[in-house]
Amino acid sequence: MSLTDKAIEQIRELIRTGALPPGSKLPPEPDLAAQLGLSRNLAREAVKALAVARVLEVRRGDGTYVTSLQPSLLLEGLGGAVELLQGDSVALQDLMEVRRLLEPVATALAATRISDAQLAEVKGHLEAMREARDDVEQLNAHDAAFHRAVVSATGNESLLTLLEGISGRTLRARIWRGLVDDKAAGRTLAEHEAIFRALSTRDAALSQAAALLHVSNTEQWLREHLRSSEPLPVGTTERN
Amino acid sequence: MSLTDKAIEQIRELIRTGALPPGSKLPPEPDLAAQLGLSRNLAREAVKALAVARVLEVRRGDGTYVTSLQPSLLLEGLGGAVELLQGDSVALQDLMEVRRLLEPVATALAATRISDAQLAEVKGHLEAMREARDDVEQLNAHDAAFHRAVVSATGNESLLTLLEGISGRTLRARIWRGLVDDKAAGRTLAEHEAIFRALSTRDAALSQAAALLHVSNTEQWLREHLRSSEPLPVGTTERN
DNA sequence: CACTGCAATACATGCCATGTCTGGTGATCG
DNA sequence: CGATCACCAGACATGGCATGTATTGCAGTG
Repeated sequence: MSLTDKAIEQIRELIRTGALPPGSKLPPEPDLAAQLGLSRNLAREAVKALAVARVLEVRRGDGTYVTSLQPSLLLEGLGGAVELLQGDSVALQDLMEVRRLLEPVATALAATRISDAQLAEVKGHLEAMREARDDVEQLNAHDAAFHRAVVSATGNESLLTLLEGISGRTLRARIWRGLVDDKAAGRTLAEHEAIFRALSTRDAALSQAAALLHVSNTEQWLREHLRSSEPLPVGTTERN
Repeated sequence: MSLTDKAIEQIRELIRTGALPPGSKLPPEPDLAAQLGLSRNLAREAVKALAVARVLEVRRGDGTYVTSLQPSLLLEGLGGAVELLQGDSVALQDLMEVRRLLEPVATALAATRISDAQLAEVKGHLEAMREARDDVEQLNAHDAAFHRAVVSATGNESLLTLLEGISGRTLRARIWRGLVDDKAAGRTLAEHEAIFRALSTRDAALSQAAALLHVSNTEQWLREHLRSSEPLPVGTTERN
């Protein structure tokens, strides 16, 4: 185990035990290095690794601080991880299966908690999708926002971040492109409407069923296109 | 955005686009630094950050390689993230809620796929728990193995890693200590037996119900003890 | 002659020390 | 009250030495 790894462990321990509470400031690099018993260089490596993991935040010219350690921050890196395992069809289908398991129950929970304002937001994205018929970019954006709004209504930040992470921006974009090409956008839109109607009546079971139908159809579509079409187009989507 | 961050992005892009497939070797540090247009120090920081995220693997004296990029590897860091947000009771309850949503459906799925051999393994851990009545350490270990075996029967690696991650080793240990103190170990054991019996008959609905009951009871226990007892004992559990 | 064992070597990362540069903050002065 | 400047933080570069690993080549042996 390298000294850098030990340093990372030490800092993590300090945070875990509460010696470094969220928002607190770390010593300057030279002092930190001295405390950890290593050179500035390795201290920087450790800090950088934890900063990438959203555990620390370095403000240039000011200092290094512990982040808020909110679940939404810590679990955020999950999305980045998902982006890397594209191309492995097995892994993609596994993730879709997780989404098929989790999103319906999350939607059911949302049905029991959603407020009128949140319902209105969901409706807004639904209508935006309806109007953006052939604009893949817009469709994708409002689709993502639709699901985000639904899951967000559970009030569970961790749940939201997890689901957002496993959904995967790039994957979703690819699916929508394919759906439009297949003229299947209409059916997908209808599925969203079903989810919204179920949420409107606060019917948990119905919401769950509608969500399952939707995710399941998407999963089915993905499975077929992973089998038949080209191995996998990668890097053809630009970032936001 | 710092040069190190750019370097991390560049390497990630190379991996994402397939220019650096899993298992491939990166150039030596000096060459890599030259290619990225920065000093060896910053190249090391970038590599270290990606190594911590299990995207790269550095073998001293040999070279730096891209890992297998298996979901189980990439999502592994999630467990480490969860350990850090202890003490924030809201975040803990949110995570328990996710587990309450996900584990029952995962168990139901497992019921439809579990093999006789896997069933035997589950049974083994159940009996081990029964015999280890008052040994918190043993109870905890076999409890974790029990759930791991169940979810593992789904054949979905990503699902397994996610659930293991959000369960949290340290949290589970704390709960078991409390359960034994409350003389509630017997009831918890009975819940595990119910899950096993349901799995034995390959009854998905029953398995789901049994798992929900179990996780829900655990969640309830945690909620009460987060409210009443001391703020939170931290750092009182040794690592494995 | 082919093969095995080992030692020397080349090359990889690990780690350190020290320097300059640049941005941010806060005090100071008009 | 606002502009300015000094200081302190991290950002980045360079060069060197330490140490671990894989490979190469040679010796000895079947």
